[in-house]
Amino acid sequence: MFALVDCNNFYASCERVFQPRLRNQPIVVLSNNDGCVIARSNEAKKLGVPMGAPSFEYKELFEKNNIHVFSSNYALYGDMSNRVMQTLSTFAPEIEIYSIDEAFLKFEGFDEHFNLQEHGYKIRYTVTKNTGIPISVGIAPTKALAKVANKIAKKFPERTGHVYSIDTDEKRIKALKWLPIEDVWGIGRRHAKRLRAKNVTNAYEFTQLLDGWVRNNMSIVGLRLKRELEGIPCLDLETPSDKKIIATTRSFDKNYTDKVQIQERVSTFAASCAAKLRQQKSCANAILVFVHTNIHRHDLPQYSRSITMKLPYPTHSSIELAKFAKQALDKIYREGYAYKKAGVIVMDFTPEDTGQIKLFENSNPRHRSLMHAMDQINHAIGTTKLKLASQDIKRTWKMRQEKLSPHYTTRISEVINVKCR
DNA sequence: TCTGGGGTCCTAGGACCC
DNA sequence: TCTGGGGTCCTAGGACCC
Repeated sequence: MFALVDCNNFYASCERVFQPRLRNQPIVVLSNNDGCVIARSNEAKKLGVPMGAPSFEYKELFEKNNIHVFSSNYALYGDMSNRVMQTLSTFAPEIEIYSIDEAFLKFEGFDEHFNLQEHGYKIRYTVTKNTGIPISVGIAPTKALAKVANKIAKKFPERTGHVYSIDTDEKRIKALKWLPIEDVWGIGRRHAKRLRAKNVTNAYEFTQLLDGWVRNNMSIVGLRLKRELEGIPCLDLETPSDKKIIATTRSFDKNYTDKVQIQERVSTFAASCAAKLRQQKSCANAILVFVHTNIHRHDLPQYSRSITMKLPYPTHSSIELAKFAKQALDKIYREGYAYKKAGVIVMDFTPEDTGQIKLFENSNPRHRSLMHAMDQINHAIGTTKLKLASQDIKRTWKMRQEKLSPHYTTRISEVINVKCR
Protein backbone atom coordinates (compact mmCIF):
# COMPACT_ATOMS: atom_id res chain seq x y z
CA MET A 1 0.00 0.00 0.00
CA PHE A 2 1.01 3.59 -0.66
CA ALA A 3 0.15 6.76 1.19
CA LEU A 4 0.21 10.20 -0.35
CA VAL A 5 0.73 12.89 2.25
CA ASP A 6 -0.02 16.43 1.12
CA CYS A 7 0.35 19.58 3.19
CA ASN A 8 -2.84 21.65 3.20
CA ASN A 9 -2.39 25.03 1.49
CA PHE A 10 1.29 24.63 2.27
CA TYR A 11 2.74 28.14 1.82
CA ALA A 12 -0.23 29.75 3.52
CA SER A 13 0.06 27.25 6.38
CA CYS A 14 3.77 28.05 6.80
CA GLU A 15 2.98 31.74 7.27
CA ARG A 16 0.25 30.84 9.72
CA VAL A 17 2.55 28.76 11.92
CA PHE A 18 4.41 31.91 12.91
CA GLN A 19 1.38 34.17 13.05
CA PRO A 20 -1.22 32.07 14.86
CA ARG A 21 -3.58 35.04 14.97
CA LEU A 22 -4.15 34.35 11.27
CA ARG A 23 -5.85 31.04 11.99
CA ASN A 24 -9.28 31.09 10.33
CA GLN A 25 -8.30 34.24 8.46
CA PRO A 26 -7.96 34.41 4.68
CA ILE A 27 -4.35 34.31 3.45
CA VAL A 28 -2.80 34.40 -0.01
CA VAL A 29 0.85 33.96 -0.98
CA LEU A 30 2.17 35.63 -4.13
CA SER A 31 4.70 34.46 -6.70
CA ASN A 32 8.06 36.11 -7.35
CA ASN A 33 7.77 39.83 -8.00
CA ASP A 34 4.46 39.71 -6.14
CA GLY A 35 2.97 38.78 -9.50
CA CYS A 36 0.16 36.33 -8.96
CA VAL A 37 -1.44 34.16 -6.33
CA ILE A 38 0.23 30.77 -5.89
CA ALA A 39 -1.26 29.67 -2.56
CA ARG A 40 -4.51 30.33 -0.75
CA SER A 41 -5.95 29.38 2.60
CA ASN A 42 -9.40 27.78 2.53
CA GLU A 43 -10.94 31.09 3.60
CA ALA A 44 -9.33 32.87 0.64
CA LYS A 45 -10.55 30.15 -1.72
CA LYS A 46 -14.09 30.66 -0.41
CA LEU A 47 -13.82 34.38 -1.06
CA GLY A 48 -13.27 33.57 -4.72
CA VAL A 49 -9.54 34.10 -5.22
CA PRO A 50 -8.54 31.74 -8.04
CA MET A 51 -5.16 30.06 -8.40
CA GLY A 52 -2.85 32.22 -10.47
CA ALA A 53 -4.87 35.38 -9.97
CA PRO A 54 -2.79 38.49 -10.90
CA SER A 55 -2.37 40.37 -7.64
CA PHE A 56 -2.98 43.82 -9.11
CA GLU A 57 -6.38 42.71 -10.44
CA TYR A 58 -7.42 41.39 -7.04
CA LYS A 59 -6.07 44.17 -4.89
CA GLU A 60 -9.52 45.52 -4.08
CA LEU A 61 -10.88 42.11 -3.20
CA PHE A 62 -7.91 41.59 -0.86
CA GLU A 63 -8.49 44.88 0.88
CA LYS A 64 -12.24 44.63 1.10
CA ASN A 65 -12.10 41.20 2.73
CA ASN A 66 -9.04 41.73 4.90
CA ILE A 67 -7.15 39.03 3.07
CA HIS A 68 -3.60 38.82 4.39
CA VAL A 69 -1.12 38.96 1.54
CA PHE A 70 2.42 37.54 1.62
CA SER A 71 5.32 37.64 -0.82
CA SER A 72 6.77 34.17 -1.24
CA ASN A 73 9.40 33.26 1.32
CA TYR A 74 11.11 30.19 -0.10
CA ALA A 75 13.73 30.06 2.63
CA LEU A 76 10.91 29.54 5.10
CA TYR A 77 8.88 27.09 3.00
CA GLY A 78 11.94 25.01 2.15
CA ASP A 79 12.94 24.73 5.78
CA MET A 80 9.41 23.88 6.91
CA SER A 81 9.23 21.27 4.15
CA ASN A 82 12.40 19.61 5.48
CA ARG A 83 10.86 19.40 8.91
CA VAL A 84 7.68 17.81 7.60
CA MET A 85 9.63 15.28 5.50
CA GLN A 86 11.84 14.39 8.41
CA THR A 87 8.83 13.55 10.56
CA LEU A 88 7.19 11.61 7.72
CA SER A 89 10.27 9.46 7.21
CA THR A 90 9.84 8.03 10.69
CA PHE A 91 6.51 6.49 9.70
CA ALA A 92 7.47 4.28 6.75
CA PRO A 93 10.53 2.32 5.67
CA GLU A 94 10.51 4.05 2.29
CA ILE A 95 9.50 7.57 1.33
CA GLU A 96 9.62 9.56 -1.89
CA ILE A 97 9.66 13.33 -1.56
CA TYR A 98 7.46 14.18 -4.52
CA SER A 99 7.42 17.96 -4.21
CA ILE A 100 7.95 20.68 -1.63
CA ASP A 101 4.66 19.79 0.05
CA GLU A 102 3.98 16.16 -0.93
CA ALA A 103 5.47 12.75 -0.21
CA PHE A 104 4.62 9.16 -1.06
CA LEU A 105 5.10 6.57 1.69
CA LYS A 106 5.31 2.88 0.89
CA PHE A 107 4.09 0.24 3.34
CA GLU A 108 5.52 -3.06 2.26
CA GLY A 109 5.69 -6.11 4.46
CA PHE A 110 3.28 -4.61 6.95
CA ASP A 111 1.09 -7.17 8.66
CA GLU A 112 -2.22 -7.42 6.82
CA HIS A 113 -4.06 -6.72 10.05
CA PHE A 114 -2.08 -3.56 10.56
CA ASN A 115 -4.54 -0.70 10.51
CA LEU A 116 -3.19 1.79 8.00
CA GLN A 117 -6.08 4.17 8.55
CA GLU A 118 -5.11 4.47 12.21
CA HIS A 119 -1.49 4.85 11.16
CA GLY A 120 -2.61 7.72 8.91
CA TYR A 121 -4.23 9.53 11.82
CA LYS A 122 -1.05 9.11 13.81
CA ILE A 123 1.00 10.56 10.98
CA ARG A 124 -1.31 13.53 10.71
CA TYR A 125 -1.28 14.15 14.46
CA THR A 126 2.51 13.91 14.72
CA VAL A 127 3.33 16.12 11.74
CA THR A 128 1.01 18.83 12.99
CA LYS A 129 2.39 18.55 16.51
CA ASN A 130 6.01 18.69 15.34
CA THR A 131 5.72 21.38 12.68
CA GLY A 132 2.37 23.14 12.98
CA ILE A 133 1.53 22.19 9.40
CA PRO A 134 -1.83 20.48 8.76
CA ILE A 135 -1.76 17.58 6.28
CA SER A 136 -4.09 15.20 4.47
CA VAL A 137 -3.36 11.52 3.96
CA GLY A 138 -4.61 9.27 1.16
CA ILE A 139 -3.97 5.54 1.33
CA ALA A 140 -4.42 3.03 -1.52
CA PRO A 141 -2.80 0.11 -3.35
CA THR A 142 -1.31 2.32 -6.10
CA LYS A 143 0.20 5.79 -6.25
CA ALA A 144 -2.51 7.13 -8.57
CA LEU A 145 -5.24 5.81 -6.26
CA ALA A 146 -3.44 7.27 -3.23
CA LYS A 147 -3.70 10.60 -5.00
CA VAL A 148 -7.44 10.03 -5.41
CA ALA A 149 -7.80 9.04 -1.75
CA ASN A 150 -5.93 12.18 -0.75
CA LYS A 151 -8.40 14.35 -2.69
CA ILE A 152 -11.25 12.74 -0.79
CA ALA A 153 -9.52 13.23 2.55
CA LYS A 154 -9.06 16.90 1.73
CA LYS A 155 -12.53 17.46 0.31
CA PHE A 156 -14.44 15.87 3.21
CA PRO A 157 -12.45 16.72 6.33
CA GLU A 158 -15.39 16.27 8.70
CA ARG A 159 -16.21 12.80 7.49
CA THR A 160 -12.64 11.56 6.99
CA GLY A 161 -10.64 13.46 9.59
CA HIS A 162 -8.24 14.28 6.73
CA VAL A 163 -7.31 10.62 6.29
CA TYR A 164 -8.92 8.33 3.70
CA SER A 165 -8.09 4.84 2.62
CA ILE A 166 -9.21 3.09 -0.58
CA ASP A 167 -8.89 -0.49 0.55
CA THR A 168 -11.79 -2.26 -1.16
CA ASP A 169 -12.93 -2.42 -4.77
CA GLU A 170 -16.28 -0.86 -3.84
CA LYS A 171 -14.51 2.15 -2.39
CA ARG A 172 -12.24 2.35 -5.42
CA ILE A 173 -15.15 2.46 -7.88
CA LYS A 174 -17.12 4.90 -5.77
CA ALA A 175 -14.09 7.18 -5.55
CA LEU A 176 -13.40 7.04 -9.28
CA LYS A 177 -17.02 7.84 -10.12
CA TRP A 178 -16.80 10.84 -7.83
CA LEU A 179 -13.59 12.28 -9.31
CA PRO A 180 -14.00 14.60 -12.36
CA ILE A 181 -11.71 13.62 -15.21
CA GLU A 182 -9.73 16.87 -15.12
CA ASP A 183 -8.83 16.29 -11.48
CA VAL A 184 -7.10 12.98 -12.17
CA TRP A 185 -3.33 13.00 -11.58
CA GLY A 186 -1.73 12.85 -15.01
CA ILE A 187 -4.72 14.21 -16.94
CA GLY A 188 -3.96 17.78 -17.93
CA ARG A 189 -6.03 20.35 -19.77
CA ARG A 190 -5.42 18.87 -23.21
CA HIS A 191 -6.33 15.29 -22.41
CA ALA A 192 -9.29 16.35 -20.26
CA LYS A 193 -10.76 18.24 -23.19
CA ARG A 194 -10.36 15.31 -25.58
CA LEU A 195 -11.80 12.90 -23.03
CA ARG A 196 -14.76 15.18 -22.34
CA ALA A 197 -15.40 15.25 -26.07
CA LYS A 198 -15.57 11.46 -25.89
CA ASN A 199 -18.10 11.71 -23.05
CA VAL A 200 -15.59 10.63 -20.44
CA THR A 201 -16.47 12.83 -17.49
CA ASN A 202 -14.96 11.05 -14.51
CA ALA A 203 -12.10 8.76 -13.57
CA TYR A 204 -14.28 5.66 -13.61
CA GLU A 205 -15.36 6.23 -17.20
CA PHE A 206 -11.71 6.65 -18.13
CA THR A 207 -10.96 3.17 -16.79
CA GLN A 208 -13.75 1.79 -19.00
CA LEU A 209 -12.05 2.93 -22.23
CA LEU A 210 -10.34 0.40 -24.48
CA ASP A 211 -6.64 -0.09 -23.79
CA GLY A 212 -5.88 0.42 -27.47
CA TRP A 213 -7.51 3.82 -27.63
CA VAL A 214 -5.73 4.98 -24.50
CA ARG A 215 -2.38 3.69 -25.77
CA ASN A 216 -2.81 5.35 -29.17
CA ASN A 217 -4.07 8.68 -27.91
CA MET A 218 -2.29 9.10 -24.60
CA SER A 219 0.83 6.98 -25.08
CA ILE A 220 2.19 4.47 -22.62
CA VAL A 221 1.83 7.09 -19.90
CA GLY A 222 -1.94 7.12 -20.25
CA LEU A 223 -2.13 3.35 -20.25
CA ARG A 224 -0.05 3.15 -17.10
CA LEU A 225 -2.38 5.61 -15.43
CA LYS A 226 -5.38 3.49 -16.43
CA ARG A 227 -3.82 0.40 -14.84
CA GLU A 228 -2.98 2.33 -11.69
CA LEU A 229 -6.58 3.50 -11.36
CA GLU A 230 -7.72 -0.08 -11.86
CA GLY A 231 -5.67 -0.98 -8.82
CA ILE A 232 -2.76 -2.58 -10.65
CA PRO A 233 0.48 -0.93 -9.48
CA CYS A 234 2.73 0.30 -12.31
CA LEU A 235 4.53 3.09 -10.51
CA ASP A 236 6.97 2.48 -7.69
CA LEU A 237 8.63 5.00 -5.42
CA GLU A 238 11.29 6.94 -7.27
CA THR A 239 14.74 7.50 -5.88
CA PRO A 240 16.27 10.94 -6.14
CA SER A 241 18.62 11.39 -9.07
CA ASP A 242 20.71 14.17 -10.50
CA LYS A 243 18.93 16.82 -12.52
CA LYS A 244 19.05 16.53 -16.31
CA ILE A 245 18.56 20.21 -16.92
CA ILE A 246 19.05 23.17 -14.60
CA ALA A 247 17.33 26.48 -15.16
CA THR A 248 17.35 29.98 -13.75
CA THR A 249 14.75 32.23 -15.33
CA ARG A 250 13.09 35.39 -14.07
CA SER A 251 10.62 38.03 -15.01
CA PHE A 252 11.97 41.54 -14.52
CA ASP A 253 10.44 44.02 -12.14
CA LYS A 254 9.74 46.27 -15.14
CA ASN A 255 10.39 46.35 -18.86
CA TYR A 256 14.06 46.52 -19.84
CA THR A 257 15.07 48.26 -23.03
CA ASP A 258 18.79 48.56 -22.33
CA LYS A 259 20.92 45.66 -23.50
CA VAL A 260 23.42 46.18 -20.70
CA GLN A 261 20.75 45.48 -18.11
CA ILE A 262 19.75 42.28 -19.81
CA GLN A 263 23.38 41.21 -20.10
CA GLU A 264 23.67 41.59 -16.37
CA ARG A 265 20.58 39.45 -15.75
CA VAL A 266 21.81 36.75 -18.11
CA SER A 267 25.23 36.76 -16.43
CA THR A 268 23.60 36.35 -13.06
CA PHE A 269 21.34 33.54 -14.29
CA ALA A 270 24.33 31.73 -15.81
CA ALA A 271 26.29 32.07 -12.57
CA SER A 272 23.31 30.72 -10.67
CA CYS A 273 23.07 27.70 -13.00
CA ALA A 274 26.81 27.14 -12.58
CA ALA A 275 26.51 27.10 -8.80
CA LYS A 276 23.66 24.57 -9.00
CA LEU A 277 25.76 22.46 -11.39
CA ARG A 278 28.68 22.43 -8.96
CA GLN A 279 26.35 21.33 -6.20
CA GLN A 280 25.49 18.14 -8.03
CA LYS A 281 29.04 17.79 -9.42
CA SER A 282 27.98 18.03 -13.05
CA CYS A 283 29.39 19.97 -15.98
CA ALA A 284 27.20 21.28 -18.78
CA ASN A 285 27.88 20.67 -22.46
CA ALA A 286 25.16 22.96 -23.78
CA ILE A 287 23.45 26.18 -22.78
CA LEU A 288 20.15 27.75 -23.77
CA VAL A 289 19.43 31.45 -23.41
CA PHE A 290 16.06 33.05 -24.05
CA VAL A 291 14.54 36.51 -23.88
CA HIS A 292 11.04 37.72 -24.43
CA THR A 293 8.84 40.76 -24.16
CA ASN A 294 5.76 41.04 -21.96
CA ILE A 295 3.19 38.72 -23.54
CA HIS A 296 0.36 40.50 -21.71
CA ARG A 297 1.11 43.86 -23.27
CA HIS A 298 -0.83 43.61 -26.51
CA ASP A 299 -0.11 47.28 -27.21
CA LEU A 300 3.64 46.66 -27.48
CA PRO A 301 5.53 44.86 -30.25
CA GLN A 302 6.31 41.27 -29.27
CA TYR A 303 9.58 39.44 -29.62
CA SER A 304 10.62 36.08 -28.26
CA ARG A 305 13.63 34.01 -29.11
CA SER A 306 15.85 31.33 -27.68
CA ILE A 307 19.11 29.81 -28.78
CA THR A 308 20.86 26.61 -27.78
CA MET A 309 24.64 26.60 -27.95
CA LYS A 310 26.88 23.57 -27.79
CA LEU A 311 29.85 24.31 -25.58
CA PRO A 312 33.39 23.59 -26.76
CA TYR A 313 34.07 21.77 -23.50
CA PRO A 314 32.10 20.70 -20.42
CA THR A 315 32.19 23.26 -17.63
CA HIS A 316 30.59 24.38 -14.39
CA SER A 317 32.63 27.54 -14.05
CA SER A 318 30.47 30.60 -13.46
CA ILE A 319 32.95 32.67 -15.43
CA GLU A 320 32.87 30.45 -18.48
CA LEU A 321 29.13 29.88 -18.45
CA ALA A 322 28.50 33.62 -18.06
CA LYS A 323 30.78 34.20 -21.04
CA PHE A 324 28.98 31.67 -23.23
CA ALA A 325 25.60 32.98 -22.11
CA LYS A 326 26.63 36.45 -23.16
CA GLN A 327 27.68 35.19 -26.59
CA ALA A 328 24.32 33.46 -26.93
CA LEU A 329 22.47 36.61 -25.92
CA ASP A 330 24.36 38.61 -28.57
CA LYS A 331 22.91 36.29 -31.21
CA ILE A 332 19.29 36.68 -30.19
CA TYR A 333 19.06 40.21 -28.81
CA ARG A 334 17.28 42.77 -30.99
CA GLU A 335 17.19 46.49 -30.34
CA GLY A 336 13.90 48.27 -29.94
CA TYR A 337 11.92 45.92 -27.76
CA ALA A 338 10.83 46.19 -24.14
CA TYR A 339 12.02 42.95 -22.57
CA LYS A 340 10.26 41.46 -19.58
CA LYS A 341 11.81 38.08 -19.05
CA ALA A 342 15.00 36.15 -19.68
CA GLY A 343 16.46 32.84 -18.66
CA VAL A 344 19.41 30.50 -18.84
CA ILE A 345 19.07 26.72 -19.01
CA VAL A 346 22.06 24.38 -18.95
CA MET A 347 21.84 20.79 -20.17
CA ASP A 348 23.63 17.75 -21.53
CA PHE A 349 25.61 17.03 -18.41
CA THR A 350 28.73 14.99 -17.82
CA PRO A 351 30.09 14.16 -14.37
CA GLU A 352 32.55 16.67 -12.98
CA ASP A 353 35.52 14.29 -13.00
CA THR A 354 35.27 12.07 -16.05
CA GLY A 355 38.89 12.94 -16.73
CA GLN A 356 38.10 13.34 -20.41
CA ILE A 357 40.27 16.00 -21.93
CA LYS A 358 39.27 17.65 -25.18
CA LEU A 359 41.85 17.99 -27.89
CA PHE A 360 41.68 21.70 -28.62
CA GLU A 361 40.03 23.56 -25.81
CA ASN A 362 39.25 22.83 -22.19
CA SER A 363 37.74 24.47 -19.18
CA ASN A 364 40.33 26.59 -17.43
CA PRO A 365 41.63 24.26 -14.69
CA ARG A 366 42.29 27.17 -12.39
CA HIS A 367 38.59 27.99 -12.26
CA ARG A 368 38.00 24.84 -10.31
CA SER A 369 39.69 25.99 -7.13
CA LEU A 370 38.47 29.52 -7.68
CA MET A 371 34.85 28.34 -7.86
CA HIS A 372 35.39 26.13 -4.87
CA ALA A 373 36.60 29.10 -2.86
CA MET A 374 33.70 31.20 -4.11
CA ASP A 375 31.16 28.55 -3.09
CA GLN A 376 32.72 28.23 0.35
CA ILE A 377 32.66 31.95 0.99
CA ASN A 378 29.13 32.38 -0.30
CA HIS A 379 28.00 29.47 1.81
CA ALA A 380 29.57 31.02 4.89
CA ILE A 381 28.46 34.62 4.55
CA GLY A 382 25.36 34.65 2.36
CA THR A 383 24.49 33.09 -0.94
CA THR A 384 25.65 35.73 -3.40
CA LYS A 385 28.13 37.97 -1.65
CA LEU A 386 30.86 37.06 -4.13
CA LYS A 387 29.86 37.83 -7.69
CA LEU A 388 31.33 38.15 -11.13
CA ALA A 389 32.18 41.64 -12.32
CA SER A 390 29.58 41.20 -15.05
CA GLN A 391 26.91 40.92 -12.39
CA ASP A 392 24.99 43.58 -10.59
CA ILE A 393 27.63 44.63 -8.09
CA LYS A 394 25.75 47.68 -6.91
CA ARG A 395 22.66 45.61 -6.24
CA THR A 396 20.44 47.85 -8.25
CA TRP A 397 18.32 44.90 -9.28
CA LYS A 398 15.56 44.08 -6.86
CA MET A 399 12.69 41.70 -6.99
CA ARG A 400 9.47 43.18 -5.78
CA GLN A 401 8.70 41.64 -2.40
CA GLU A 402 6.59 44.06 -0.50
CA LYS A 403 4.96 41.61 1.87
CA LEU A 404 7.85 39.37 2.81
CA SER A 405 7.60 37.65 6.18
CA PRO A 406 10.74 37.16 8.33
CA HIS A 407 13.11 34.24 7.82
CA TYR A 408 11.89 32.82 11.11
CA THR A 409 13.79 29.55 10.92
CA THR A 410 16.87 30.28 8.84
CA ARG A 411 18.18 33.67 9.99
CA ILE A 412 19.11 34.18 13.60
CA SER A 413 18.34 37.91 13.52
CA GLU A 414 14.79 37.17 12.43
CA VAL A 415 13.98 34.40 14.84
CA ILE A 416 10.60 34.72 16.51
CA ASN A 417 10.33 36.71 19.74
CA VAL A 418 8.18 35.49 22.58
CA LYS A 419 7.09 38.11 25.04
CA CYS A 420 6.19 37.11 28.59
CA ARG A 421 3.92 39.23 30.66
C1' DT B 1 2.19 50.01 -13.61
C1' DC B 2 1.57 45.47 -12.12
C1' DT B 3 0.44 38.57 -14.91
C1' DG B 4 5.94 32.82 -11.47
C1' DG B 5 9.51 29.26 -11.75
C1' DG B 6 11.48 24.67 -12.35
C1' DG B 7 11.23 20.25 -13.75
C1' DT B 8 10.09 15.10 -16.16
C1' DC B 9 8.84 11.81 -19.76
C1' DC B 10 7.33 10.29 -24.42
C1' DT B 11 6.88 10.37 -29.47
C1' DA B 12 7.49 11.39 -34.32
C1' DG B 13 10.41 12.41 -37.80
C1' DG B 14 14.85 13.34 -39.89
C1' DA B 15 19.70 12.10 -40.57
C1' DC B 16 22.60 8.63 -40.88
C1' DC B 17 24.53 3.78 -40.94
C1' DC B 18 25.13 -1.02 -43.05
C1' DT C 1 4.37 0.34 -63.43
C1' DC C 2 7.70 -1.08 -60.60
C1' DT C 3 12.70 1.59 -56.47
C1' DG C 4 14.72 -2.85 -49.65
C1' DG C 5 15.04 -3.57 -44.84
C1' DG C 6 16.51 -2.76 -40.39
C1' DG C 7 18.55 -0.17 -37.14
C1' DT C 8 20.44 3.99 -33.95
C1' DC C 9 20.78 8.61 -32.50
C1' DC C 10 19.23 13.24 -32.04
C1' DT C 11 15.92 16.96 -31.68
C1' DA C 12 11.70 19.55 -31.33
C1' DG C 13 7.43 19.60 -29.62
C1' DG C 14 3.74 18.02 -26.76
C1' DA C 15 1.97 16.62 -22.51
C1' DC C 16 2.19 16.53 -17.77
C1' DC C 17 3.55 17.69 -12.64
C1' DC C 18 4.27 20.84 -8.40
